[in-house]
Amino acid sequence: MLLKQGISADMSGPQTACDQDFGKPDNGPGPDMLEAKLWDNPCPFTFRINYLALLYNTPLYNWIHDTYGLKRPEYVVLYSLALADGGSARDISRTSGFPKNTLSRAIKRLELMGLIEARSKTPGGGRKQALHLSDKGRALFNETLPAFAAQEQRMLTALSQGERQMLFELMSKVVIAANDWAGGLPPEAGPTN
Amino acid sequence: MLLKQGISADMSGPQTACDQDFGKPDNGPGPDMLEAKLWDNPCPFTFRINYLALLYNTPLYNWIHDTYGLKRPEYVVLYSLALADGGSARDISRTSGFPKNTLSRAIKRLELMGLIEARSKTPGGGRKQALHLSDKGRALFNETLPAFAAQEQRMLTALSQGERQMLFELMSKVVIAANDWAGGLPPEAGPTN
DNA sequence: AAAAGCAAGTTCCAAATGGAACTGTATGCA
DNA sequence: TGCATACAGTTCCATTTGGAACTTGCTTTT
Repeated sequence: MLLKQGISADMSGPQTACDQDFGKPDNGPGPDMLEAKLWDNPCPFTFRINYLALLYNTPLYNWIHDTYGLKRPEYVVLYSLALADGGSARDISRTSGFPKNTLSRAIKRLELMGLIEARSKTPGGGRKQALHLSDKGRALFNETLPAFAAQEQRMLTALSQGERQMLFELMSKVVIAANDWAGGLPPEAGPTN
Repeated sequence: MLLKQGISADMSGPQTACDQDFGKPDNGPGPDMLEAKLWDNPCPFTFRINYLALLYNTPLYNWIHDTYGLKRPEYVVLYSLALADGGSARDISRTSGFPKNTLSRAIKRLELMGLIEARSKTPGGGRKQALHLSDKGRALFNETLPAFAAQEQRMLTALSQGERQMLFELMSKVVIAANDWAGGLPPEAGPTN
């Protein structure tokens, strides 16, 4: 996730924590494990990335679940189609990381709930099927998006406009170069001969 | 995850994708859903963060699982204790996002595998218990850490040293300010009166 | 110093997850 | 045109997950 440059990070938890209160209340004494993971971690970048993902996702998805009864994969499908209408389950899987069977179930349920257009029933699956949000689905998206956007804004309040711009560009660079670094593992893979 | 500043992102998948091949092979045509999530997303920062977490975590945890038979929560416990020896299950939960029952199981198994020191058996749980890696556990950590660190380095190859420094500082700022922005939801919470 | 409160850890069990096998469609090749 | 391959989507089922209730032990109150 990060780079090793003096600090360090542990990484990766579940991408949402359903337990946690995350009320900022005190957190006063105690978490000096957090200090260690922030400032004494061989993987400082990745820890930060995973930790930010956790802090951001958890309350939002809990809220979505409690308010709309949608599980994470379901909302992700909704969100994905809102941004890329006509996308397929495979596209969503590639860009979200959920396995295709999980998405198959999510799509089935969304269809049942009338949040996405009914597909011309293809029993066995067949070939790539373009998915579309229903009006109801789009309405739900429009209703919930502000919360996601607002939380992102709140997350960034510590940064100036210039800093946000910079952060955006740096993260973009890394993502764009993903073809060159992602998927190289297992580590033992050695040189590409 | 991000901020909204012109671009956008959908967010949050499972934090590792066990399916996915992620071989960078082609990905040539097709994923223009990825394009949409990157460049036309109301939450461009959070998408990038979640996507990077996905790309980074997936191959590493798959490798850990295949090579050492450790599941994600188990390895996270190991990693956490390596950085903060004597930490408790609660500390790990707070910093990783895994619920405490999942960690309880993970710890039990690690203990059984001899990777962490046996705790003076406290049936019901009792009060905070400090956990410690065994020599074997530390050896496993030392053996696996390089892969995590190396992958983080590979991830950052697109950035110059100065850019890495900048990225590090920006992410640190956001994390440090977490008390001010995290956990504010549900969104409806309104002003704090 | 008993009682109440609280927090860490464990157990239980219903639900969700995801690997593997399968179904069915499209595409490439002979 | 027929066959083989590739691949999107589905189904199956064993494993994992995580909310809720419970146990235990520290800490505060009176």
